[in-house]
Amino acid sequence: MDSPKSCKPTTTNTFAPETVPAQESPVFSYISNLSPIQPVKPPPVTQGFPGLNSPPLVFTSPRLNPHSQPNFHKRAQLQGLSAAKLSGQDEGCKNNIPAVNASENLDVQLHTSQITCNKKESYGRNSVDDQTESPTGCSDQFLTDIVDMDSVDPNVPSDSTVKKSEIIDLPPDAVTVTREIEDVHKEDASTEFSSVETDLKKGDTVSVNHSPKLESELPVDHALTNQSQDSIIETVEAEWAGSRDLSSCSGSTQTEKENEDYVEATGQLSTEPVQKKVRSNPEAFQLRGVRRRCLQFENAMQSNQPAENPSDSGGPKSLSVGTPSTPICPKQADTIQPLYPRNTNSTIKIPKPSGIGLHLNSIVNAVQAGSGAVVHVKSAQMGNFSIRGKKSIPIINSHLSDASKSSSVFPLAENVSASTDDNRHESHASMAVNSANSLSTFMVKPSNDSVVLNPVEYQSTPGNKRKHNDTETIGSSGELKSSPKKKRKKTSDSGDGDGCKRCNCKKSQCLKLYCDCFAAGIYCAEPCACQGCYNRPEYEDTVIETRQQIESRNPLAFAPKVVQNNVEPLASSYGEDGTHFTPSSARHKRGCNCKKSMCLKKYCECYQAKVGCSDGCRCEGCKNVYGRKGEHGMVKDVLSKEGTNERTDSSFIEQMVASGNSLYQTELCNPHNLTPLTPAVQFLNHRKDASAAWFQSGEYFQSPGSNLSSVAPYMMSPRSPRDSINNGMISEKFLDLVDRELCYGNAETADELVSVCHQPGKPGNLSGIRNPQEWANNSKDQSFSGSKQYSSTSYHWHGSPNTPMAQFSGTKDLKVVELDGDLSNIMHDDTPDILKDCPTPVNAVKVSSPNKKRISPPHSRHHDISSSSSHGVRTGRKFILKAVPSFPPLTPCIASKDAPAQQKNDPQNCTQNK
DNA sequence: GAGTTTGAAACT
DNA sequence: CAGTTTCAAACTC
Repeated sequence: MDSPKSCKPTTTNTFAPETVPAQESPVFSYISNLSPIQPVKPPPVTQGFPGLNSPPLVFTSPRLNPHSQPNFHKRAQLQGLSAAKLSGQDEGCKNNIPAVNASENLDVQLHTSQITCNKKESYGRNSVDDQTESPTGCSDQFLTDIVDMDSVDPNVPSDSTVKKSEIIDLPPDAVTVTREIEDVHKEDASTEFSSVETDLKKGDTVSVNHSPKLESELPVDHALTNQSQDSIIETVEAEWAGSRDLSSCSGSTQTEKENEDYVEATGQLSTEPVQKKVRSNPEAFQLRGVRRRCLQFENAMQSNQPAENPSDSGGPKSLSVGTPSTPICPKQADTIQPLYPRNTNSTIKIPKPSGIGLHLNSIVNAVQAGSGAVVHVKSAQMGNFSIRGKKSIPIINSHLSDASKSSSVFPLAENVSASTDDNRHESHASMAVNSANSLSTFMVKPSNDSVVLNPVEYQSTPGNKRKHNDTETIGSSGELKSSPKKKRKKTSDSGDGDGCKRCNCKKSQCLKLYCDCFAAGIYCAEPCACQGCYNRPEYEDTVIETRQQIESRNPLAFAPKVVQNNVEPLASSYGEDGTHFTPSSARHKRGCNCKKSMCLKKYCECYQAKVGCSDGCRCEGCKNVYGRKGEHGMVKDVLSKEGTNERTDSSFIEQMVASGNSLYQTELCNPHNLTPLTPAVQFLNHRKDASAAWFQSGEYFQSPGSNLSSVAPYMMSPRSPRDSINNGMISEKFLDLVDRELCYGNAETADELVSVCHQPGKPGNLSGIRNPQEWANNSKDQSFSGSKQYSSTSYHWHGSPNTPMAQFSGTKDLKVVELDGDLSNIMHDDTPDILKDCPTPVNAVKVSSPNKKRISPPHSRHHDISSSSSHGVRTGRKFILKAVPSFPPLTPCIASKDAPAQQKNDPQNCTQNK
């Protein structure tokens, strides 16, 4: 995949040393000279992974981008990954940015990367900080890249040339994006790693020291390029570690050891010392990620997952995935292992994308941005996976190998990345991701290659309990047995709060839905205290089989449990008002069956998911804070009546907020969330609240995940804001309006919003809508294809103002709202919908109750948008889907600089929320 | 940390 | 489809 790309000359090497800024000037000059030479390489696409039209960088988690850039300089391996990403970026950029196409030589890229680094430095808050940051920022980038590299490396020799070529792919534009991202990232990082930073400041030297070691360890190629990076990385790691002492490579050494061990265990890698070295580096990155986590969470220090390593061997496949995902969950990144589908190689530790949407289980963790980015790439490769729900499975099976590339899920990661700050954040993101991911996971494909140890007897899925303890040994054994108790640490939200899931399965072998990890579609990781766990990369096959079996029995088994129901069948009850469905609109698909908990404890899935109980629930004595069984409508009514403002259930909201649900946070990050589907407005008085409300609603949306839909949004999010020129503008304005609306409940505002959304002139999401064809295409592709188009499309798609519009419109346009609700319902409805989706949208529409009919007629606005976009198609679902996605720009987290406005809404959300 | 409670998942 | 069992999380002490 990667390798093919043309090679770029050693220039990188020359640059490699570049770490020193001083050199930059010459380099720049050189580059500047070169830059004009676009012809040097074909468009970025070539570079990237072939199949992938990788999504734009934007999508990729911000981190990735940044990482990638620096990496380019330093490491070829990373470059490969980055290149892919870049290519994606390019695509994404195409819309907005001109420069992209120039495949731009490595030089250019390097140049850019340097610039980014430099910028970072310049950005540095303090002189001291500058130093620290700059490195950190770079390091971060590296980390992400590294991960990628890991994946890449194994397969692909460290050929610098290849890497270079890949690097070339990176569009200069990406740089800008990355910068933004970095900025954001920095902010996050600053919060997260403030301690670390301080350390760094103190121990700049430390970083230096490390570099040499790394170099020694690394293969020559890498060494050259990597030195600076390594040093940086190590420094970062050290910092992360929080211990100044770490300075020297303790981390790296450990990682190497681990790698070696792992290799030995697996026997795969052992053969290649070089690879090991390479891995070590990547691992270092991983560690770094881990450290971060540790910093944040502290738990995870140890966790390096051997599994990943094996995956690494997978090399190429892993490219995208790579460890990056791991980082996703800062805390648990360790813990979190790649999705099942995980590329063999890719150690993807993607957050848990639970199978589909919000599995309660999925609540897990978020993927880090970086990982996310990588994933995107793959997904892009995938092109389209039209799959949803069940389909996805087959794909996995058949395609996994191929599919490995794609994992639509990742886009989500983006969001996550933004969230890095908070664990929750991530977790939430993960949630969303999960939903989306679920598909992705399948998509991803475990790859046969997967390094998997040998699952040997996967067949026996559950039954077989570890046949091979031996094999397990590496990863599993340790982890498996790892103290069983880790889990409980958190209790309450934690799961979410942590962001990462952990299980404590003893008998299910983590191959049943009992296992949260499994249910979420993620591999068990260190944090897990499970015993006899087969939910590990090593047993990928088993996992997949089991999963399939389960799905065969219940296609929706891995579907998100929580769906936004606006609709809710019940709607009849509500609805007429055109009431909005409050956030509460989200509902648990199956409903709960609580008898004693009164739906006031986490025993209740509805409660756990922070959604209200619905008629579908068979609970007794329901007192669900988020909404009782029959209350659904109530909220709606309130909203409708109150108009925007209010939100009746202050208590409700408060609770929600108080809960500090990860969901909210995640949602915040997620553009999806932004989608106002529900009337977040109701709840909101304050932006925060509002945000929260949104989030809730968002969650659902996401979760439903219908995978696709959800995914897309995520995809969007990464885009960060403004990168896409389009979105940015709108987003801000939109946000403002929304805020107003939320705060004041102005009908006018709502209108404005609508108008804004509709404004043809404006770029943004809406714009996408504007273009019917585009829309149609997008809808088709995106909805299912996922990665490919998501870059551009997603935006548009997401942008579809419909939903938001309706929501915002609030009381005024009740009808609209309803429509939205319906649509949203459809969208969210979950897997089933998903299943429905693929094929015919129309059906879906019909399916919906009468309300749905309204969709067509009512509000011109709404209509316009939808109509314009879908235009003829209107057919149900797709149409709906588009509506669902929220404005990408909203995602605060992602949006780095540009998004400030967005972030404003929830500044914390991204970083802090909990 | 151990034990109990709870309800979903799995099984029949 | 309903009832029962199994399971692991959530919760309590």
